[in-house]
Amino acid sequence: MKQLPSTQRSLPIALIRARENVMTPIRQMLSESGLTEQQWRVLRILDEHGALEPSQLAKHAALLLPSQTRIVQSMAQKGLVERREHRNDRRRTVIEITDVGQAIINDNAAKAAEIAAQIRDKLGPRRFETLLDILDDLRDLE
Amino acid sequence: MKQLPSTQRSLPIALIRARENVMTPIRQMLSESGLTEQQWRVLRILDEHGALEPSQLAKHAALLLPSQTRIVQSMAQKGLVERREHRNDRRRTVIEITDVGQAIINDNAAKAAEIAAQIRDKLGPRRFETLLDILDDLRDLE
DNA sequence: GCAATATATTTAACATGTTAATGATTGCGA
DNA sequence: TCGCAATCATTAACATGTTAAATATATTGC
Repeated sequence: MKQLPSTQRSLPIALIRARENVMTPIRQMLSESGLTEQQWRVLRILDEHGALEPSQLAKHAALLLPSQTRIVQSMAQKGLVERREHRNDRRRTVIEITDVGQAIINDNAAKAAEIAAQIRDKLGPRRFETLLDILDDLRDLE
Repeated sequence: MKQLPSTQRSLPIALIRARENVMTPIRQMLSESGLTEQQWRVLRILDEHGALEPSQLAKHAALLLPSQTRIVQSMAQKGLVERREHRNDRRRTVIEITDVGQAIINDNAAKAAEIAAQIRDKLGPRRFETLLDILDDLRDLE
């Protein structure tokens, strides 16, 4: 019978720790703008892809729809994003970034790029790419 | 000036997705016992290390103390863990697993080991170890 | 031995994660 | 065209994540 792996080498715990480590400097940056990491992700995705339907946004941002609904609502309140309805098909609401949201992206882009580069340098470009590739291979576990 | 990386190759998002993928089968297993993944982590750590002080438990389980306080309280209600106070130093409360908690570990150990093996096989042992090593290198970002 | 300090834990408050239930809208078939 | 199914989104309810404030206990300095 297979043995339970030691929690010291547990992949779930390692993934949690890694995320915590990676996000710490990003959170520090975002706290000055009063943004959460999830709100930042929404802005980044909308900046990159333009207006998106909720389900598409959720896929790109790795958010569950119920969470995203709340997040987008609060971001709309703050004027960071806007909802727009399709003329004929009312199901197809799209969410888009506002000028205010865009300004936040612009203000933080340099610092965010610096943090990303720092992580990449810490691992080395080769190991960094390897990491992304292996993480990607964890899709479709049965 | 450095460029923001595409969100498609963003490490934070990749880590979130990976965790989601890895936890899905584990959550399915735990739902039958009515446990959350965090409660399972607490049991696993206490099984492996014996009674621990809150801060030690939190480090091993990758939980923040405020979350852990609530989790342990609800687990104590259900009889899965117990708190015991140190004789002389009342700060040093320790948390330990109960027989009921131990039984849940035993009931799920085989299935959990199977899931872990499946993930390892999906990547291959070599890449699996590489993944853990690289994730570990993300400690101490500045 | 007492006040001040240091450390560890818990509470509080709000945001997000997660699953299940509800609601809204379109398209299809009788 | 009416109702029914399918799909997508939101709401609801509870658990956890996160930061800051409050609490508790022991230790230190005097």
